[in-house]
Amino acid sequence: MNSEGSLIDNVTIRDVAARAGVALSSVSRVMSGHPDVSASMRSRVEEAVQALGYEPDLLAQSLRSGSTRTIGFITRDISNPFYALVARACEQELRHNGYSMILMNSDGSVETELQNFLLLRRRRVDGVIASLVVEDSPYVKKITTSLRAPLVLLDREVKGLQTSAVITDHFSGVYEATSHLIKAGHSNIAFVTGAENVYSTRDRMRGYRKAFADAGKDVQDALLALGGFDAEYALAHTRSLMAKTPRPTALIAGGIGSTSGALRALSELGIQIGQDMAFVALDEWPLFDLFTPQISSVYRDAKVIGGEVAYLVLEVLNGSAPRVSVIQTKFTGRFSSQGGL
Amino acid sequence: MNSEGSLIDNVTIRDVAARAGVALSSVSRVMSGHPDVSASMRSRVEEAVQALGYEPDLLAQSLRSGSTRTIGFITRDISNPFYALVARACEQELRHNGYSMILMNSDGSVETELQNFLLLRRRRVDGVIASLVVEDSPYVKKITTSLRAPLVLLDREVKGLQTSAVITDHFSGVYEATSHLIKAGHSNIAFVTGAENVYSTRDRMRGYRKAFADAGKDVQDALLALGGFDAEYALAHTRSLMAKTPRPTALIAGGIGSTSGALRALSELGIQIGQDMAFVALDEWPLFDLFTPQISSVYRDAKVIGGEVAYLVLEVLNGSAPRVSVIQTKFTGRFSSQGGL
DNA sequence: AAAAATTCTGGAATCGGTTCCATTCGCCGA
DNA sequence: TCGGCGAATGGAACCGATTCCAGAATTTTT
Repeated sequence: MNSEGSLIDNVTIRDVAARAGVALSSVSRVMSGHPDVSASMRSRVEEAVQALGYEPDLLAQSLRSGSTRTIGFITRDISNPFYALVARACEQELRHNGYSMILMNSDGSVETELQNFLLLRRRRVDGVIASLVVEDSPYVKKITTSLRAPLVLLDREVKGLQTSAVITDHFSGVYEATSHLIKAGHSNIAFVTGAENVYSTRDRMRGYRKAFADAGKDVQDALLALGGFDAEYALAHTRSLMAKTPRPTALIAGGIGSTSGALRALSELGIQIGQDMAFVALDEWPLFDLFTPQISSVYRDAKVIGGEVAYLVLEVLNGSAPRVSVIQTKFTGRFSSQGGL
Repeated sequence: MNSEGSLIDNVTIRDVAARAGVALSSVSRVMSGHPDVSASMRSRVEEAVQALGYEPDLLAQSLRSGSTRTIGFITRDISNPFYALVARACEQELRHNGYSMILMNSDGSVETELQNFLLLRRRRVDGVIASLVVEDSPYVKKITTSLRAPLVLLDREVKGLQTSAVITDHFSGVYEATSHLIKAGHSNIAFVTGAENVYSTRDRMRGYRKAFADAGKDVQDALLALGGFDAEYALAHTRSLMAKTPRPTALIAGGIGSTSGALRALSELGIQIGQDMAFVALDEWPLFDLFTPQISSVYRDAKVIGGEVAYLVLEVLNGSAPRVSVIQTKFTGRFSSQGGL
C-alpha cells in the first residue's frame, strides 16, 4: 500500500521525523540530498517517508526557499489559437523542468494586465512570460523591476528595458508577401491589424513599407487600419476600406483575430478572395489547410515559439544573461493572393 | 509617490508594524478588516501601508490560512480551440473572484495526468477542474479524496464519485443530427471520435444509437471508429472507413481533433462533403462560419461551459454541495450534411 | 592512548503572515 | 473611589518547511 503515488496525505515532516526517531533537520537533509547524511540515517528516513507517504509541502518550501517554481503567463486572450499553441508548448516545457504555469488573460486591457502583474508578484512567481497589450504603458518598466523575477516578452520590445524576449521576424515574411502582391500588379494594398504600439505591428509595417519603397511606389496611408487585433475592429474597418474609391485590390490581415474579421467582412460583401481581390493572412489557424480557397500566409511556428519562451525564462533562472531569440516566418503564396486586378 | 500600484516591494508586515509603532497582529487585523480595531489604529496602519507600499505575501498567507486561492485546470491539450475557449472563460471568472488558475496539459497520457494531480495537491490548490483522459483509471478515486479540495469534472462522469461536473447534453444534438441523416436516406453513417471510456463519447453514441433504433435500423459497428480524439487517429481511420464496401455515405466526427483528421482524409481522397458524402461536425472552431462548404454541426457554447465550470468550483468552495450542470447542444443542418446518396 | 580532525546530528532561528490568549485601558455603575 | 465589563492591543504560538550553528560521535593522527 501507499506505493509511489501515495494518495494519502496530511503527513508533515514532523510525522516523518517522529516515526524515524530523528530531528526535523535530518529529514530535510535526506529529502534534499544533502551530502552530510549517514547511510543508516538515510535508510531510516526513507523507510518512514515510504511508510507514511510523505510529500513535502510546496507552499512551505517556497516560503522558506524563496522559489515557487511557478511561472506566470500573461496574454491578451488564450482563446486565440496562436496563443493557445504557444501556451501549450510553453507549459509542456516548463512542466518537464519542474515548473508550473499560472495562466492569465489581460482581455486587451492595460489595467487588467497591471493587476495581473501585481498579483503574480504577490504570488512570488519565479518568472513571467507576457505578451503586453501595449509596450508604452507607463507602469511597464516599474513593474518589471519590482517583479524581482525575470520577464520574457512575447513579440514585444520595450525600449530601455533589458529583458529576454522571443520575437518574430515578421519583417521578412511581410516583405515577401507585399512584394509578391506588388509584382502581381497591386498598388492599393490594404492592411488591417493592431496598433503600432506593439513590436509585431511595427515589424510588419516595416516589411510592408520596405516592399513599397523597393518597388518605387508610395504607401497610401488611407489603406492602413492599425487599430486593433480583435475581429470586431477588422470587420468594421475592412467594410469601410472596401467602400473607398479606388477600392483596394489586395488586403493583408495581421493576426488571427484580424483575419477572422476581415474574411467575414469580405464574405458579407460577396467578395471572393483569390478572384475579386488578393488576400494574405499573417498567421495560420487550426484547419487552415482545409480552408477553401487556399489562403496565402506568412507562417510562424507557434510550438517553437512556446518552447523557446519557456527555455529563455529557465535560462535566466539558471543564471544566464537575458537574451532575445528571433523566430523566422515563411511566406507561402497560394490561391487567395491571386486576382483582384 | 508609491500610489496605488506601489511598485516597490520587499516590505513585510514587520516594516509596517515598526513604522506605525504597533504590533504585527494589529497590522494583520487592519489588513483583514477585523472588527476589533479602533479608528486611530486603523488610520495609523493605513498610513504606514500607503507610505511603504505594503502588499501582503500570498505565500505566507496561504501557508497560514490553508487557502491558496489557486485552482488547477487540467486538460488533454489546451491548443484544442474548444478547451482554449473554456480555459479563457474559466480563468476570467476565477480571476474576477480573486482566484488564479494553474494550467496543465495531460497530453493524452494517464500517467502525466496523475503527475499533474499530485503536483497540484502538493501546491495545495483550493480546487481542480479536469477533463480526464479516461474515467476509469485506477487512481482517479484515490486522488480525488486525497486532494482535500473540490474537483469539478469537464464532460466526464466517474461512477461512485460524488463531485461537481459540467457535462454536455451531447445526446440530443447527436440524436438530431443522426436522425436528420437517416431521414435523408442514409444507413451507412460512419462515426469517428474518442473512446467510450469518457462520458462525451458515450453520450454521443447514445444519441446515435437511439436515432437508429427509433428509425428501426441497425447500427453497423464496423462503421464506428472510437479510438482517439487526436487528428492522426481520425485521419487514419477515416481513410480505412472510406475503403470499406459498401462505402459509408455519411460521416460524423466528434470533436475538433477528429473533425480535422477526418476532413483531411476526405480531402486527400478527393471526396467533396455535401455532395459525394454527408458530413456533420460535433463542435465548431474558430472561423468555422467562413469554412466552405458550410458545415453542419452540433454546437455547444464553450464560453458558457468555461464560466460554469468556474462557478461550480467557487460554489463548492463557498460551502455548497457538489452538483452537476448540463449544457445544451444545438444541431444545425447546413450544406455539408447533404449529398452522398 | 590522547589529541585533533572529521563526520553527523539535533536544536533553534527563519520565511511572512494569522489567530488565540492574556493583558491593559477606558468607561460604566455602585 | 473601586470593581467589573467590554473593547483594543500586544505577545506568542503556529503553518511546514530550510539552514546555520554548535555539540556529539566517530575516525585519524601522533
